[in-house]
Amino acid sequence: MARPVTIRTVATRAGCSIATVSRVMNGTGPTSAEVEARVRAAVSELAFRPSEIGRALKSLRTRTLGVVIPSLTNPVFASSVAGIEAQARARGHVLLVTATDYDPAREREVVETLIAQSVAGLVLTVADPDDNPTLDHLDAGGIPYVLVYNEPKRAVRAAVTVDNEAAGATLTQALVALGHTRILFVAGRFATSDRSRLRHQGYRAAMQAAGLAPSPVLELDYLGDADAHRSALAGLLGAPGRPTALVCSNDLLALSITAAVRDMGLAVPGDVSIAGFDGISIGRLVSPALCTIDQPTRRMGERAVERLFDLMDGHGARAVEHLPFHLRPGGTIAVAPSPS
Amino acid sequence: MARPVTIRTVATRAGCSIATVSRVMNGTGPTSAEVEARVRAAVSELAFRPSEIGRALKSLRTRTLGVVIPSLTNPVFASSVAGIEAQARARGHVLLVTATDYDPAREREVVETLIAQSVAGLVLTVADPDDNPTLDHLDAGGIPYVLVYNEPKRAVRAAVTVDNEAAGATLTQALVALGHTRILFVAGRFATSDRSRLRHQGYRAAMQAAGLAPSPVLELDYLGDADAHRSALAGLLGAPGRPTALVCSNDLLALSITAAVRDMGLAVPGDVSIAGFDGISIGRLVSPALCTIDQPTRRMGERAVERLFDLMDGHGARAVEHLPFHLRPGGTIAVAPSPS
DNA sequence: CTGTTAGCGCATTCAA
DNA sequence: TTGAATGCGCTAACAG
Repeated sequence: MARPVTIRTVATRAGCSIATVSRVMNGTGPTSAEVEARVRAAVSELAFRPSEIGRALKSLRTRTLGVVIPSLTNPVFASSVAGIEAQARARGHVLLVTATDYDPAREREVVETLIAQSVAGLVLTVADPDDNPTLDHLDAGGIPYVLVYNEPKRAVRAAVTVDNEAAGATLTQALVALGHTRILFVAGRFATSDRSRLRHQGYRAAMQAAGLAPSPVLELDYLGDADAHRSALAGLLGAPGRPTALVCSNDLLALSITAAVRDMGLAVPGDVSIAGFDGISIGRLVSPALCTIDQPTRRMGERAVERLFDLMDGHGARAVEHLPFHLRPGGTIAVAPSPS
Repeated sequence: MARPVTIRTVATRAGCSIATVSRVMNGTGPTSAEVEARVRAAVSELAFRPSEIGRALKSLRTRTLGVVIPSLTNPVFASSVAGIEAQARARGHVLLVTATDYDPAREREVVETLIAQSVAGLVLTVADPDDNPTLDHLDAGGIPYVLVYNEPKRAVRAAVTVDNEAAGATLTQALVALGHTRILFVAGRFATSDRSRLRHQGYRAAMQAAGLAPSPVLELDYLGDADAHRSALAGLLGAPGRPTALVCSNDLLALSITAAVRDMGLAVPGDVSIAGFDGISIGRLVSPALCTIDQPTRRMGERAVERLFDLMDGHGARAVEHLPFHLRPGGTIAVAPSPS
């Protein structure tokens, strides 16, 4: 009932063999104009679309790309998927999208699932791009893939990202330039994000370069509710000599922290400056606008697909590609309050 | 190279026929404990996962669901997809995700693509669920599908949504209760959103019930930049007798409008109250929190998949299912300013 | 309990 | 230029 019209239906209708229909559809091999016209007419009348399954079984290769991301509800990933989708569609491919919920164990699970679907290639964002059995598995199987947002340091892997360490330094320097000396780095779980780790390294480097002491990092579940964030911050921001600036390892966290800080009765940026990472578009709409590191999220997804096709065609490089980032100024940071 | 290990490889290794391997894998038919053990050992050693393609070709039915949404970067859709994905995975299915960019013409295109992939069913959000040739096409082909966010009024179609008209009325009544009389409805393009249309109807009904005159709707591209929104609002909010409250047909629009209104030098909610629709989580984090209609976006996606499986199993109802919504209070609305 | 085989939709080789 | 035949990986009907 669903798709009863196959290549055989068309062949019968056009009065030719299925081989001829196939040739016309794919433009392979010679066909007479007359037969071709009959086939096209039949295809049109029957609204025939060749089954991708039959085609795939033959070639053992689908026109499908697998996408693995931590979460769809984080705009930064949704944005890259939007770019991936657009670019894949432009190349006649569709997307199998899976989410890991930041669980490394699930990475393996979904990748197995996608391999069973015979995807032509994968675009993924993983927790750890260096020490990662799932990626080793892909390497061993010769399955092409490109990482997005991940920045492998030791392993030789194709990736599209920004220089997160430099970005962390840039943001920290901006706060130092405003006179802040007690700057706290608030991070999502390091275990699930190499971005978070690298941005923190940049923060540390910039602090040291400025002759300042990096604070111990405040690592928390950035998906936690506001209550959790408030209690985590209470001790740190209630004490004397409290930080005057918070660098958050991603924008969602920064927005949540901003709300928590305000709930504690502190002003942003009057009492505390807050900056984020990622450049999600919502950050422009809030008031004051979120100061953050802008990265070309959509473009990163597009670029990953471009490189994935290169790999699939056998002429791609397995290297880390850095796209430019820039500091997006915003009202959530200000000159450090004078010591009281 | 990619997946050279087939059911035949396993059969050879286990010293049995491919039928036996299939039986063990699927638990169909009887097998002796001894042979089953050998097969399982071979499967494990070879890391065999049956190709979904072969399976699909046989049954003409994949374990794949097609998803069609206007955009991935709107959190309200991303959230429903997250629910769809979780529920689909729980049932051993994967998701082919496509975006239409709010272009009705593209609906047809992507649905054709998904049909060619032999999806088992579809979950979609379309521009117009009543007058829609693409959905007619699915009906004609007997392909099961469930709509999300759409609320078909005339056509008999399975859908999971909230009562958008009632929600529009609820929100409007809340503003009326605060003393507002000049309430403007700001809408995304009606042509691409029946939600927008229905919410507007609810607004009109509530205004009339309160003895107030509905203003002409301000319809604009909600993806437009802040400049576009600012100029669209300039005339309306600059004039005397200007609206004291804006009801925006979705949350992203509400956030953008809030920014635009502030840029014009007006205070929110001091001069102008603003409310949105959808209940995206970011709305809780901004300050003041966005007043909106909260709907169970993720749950709607999950529920759609549950109902889709019912349809696929032949015992589902093609009816509109309303999930509960509620008014989420927020600091963006306040008592109407006294007439100046 | 197990093996053989047909056939799903298509691309492709080999004949004609 | 076209058609017949094969086989991709798998499930299911049938034989044994």
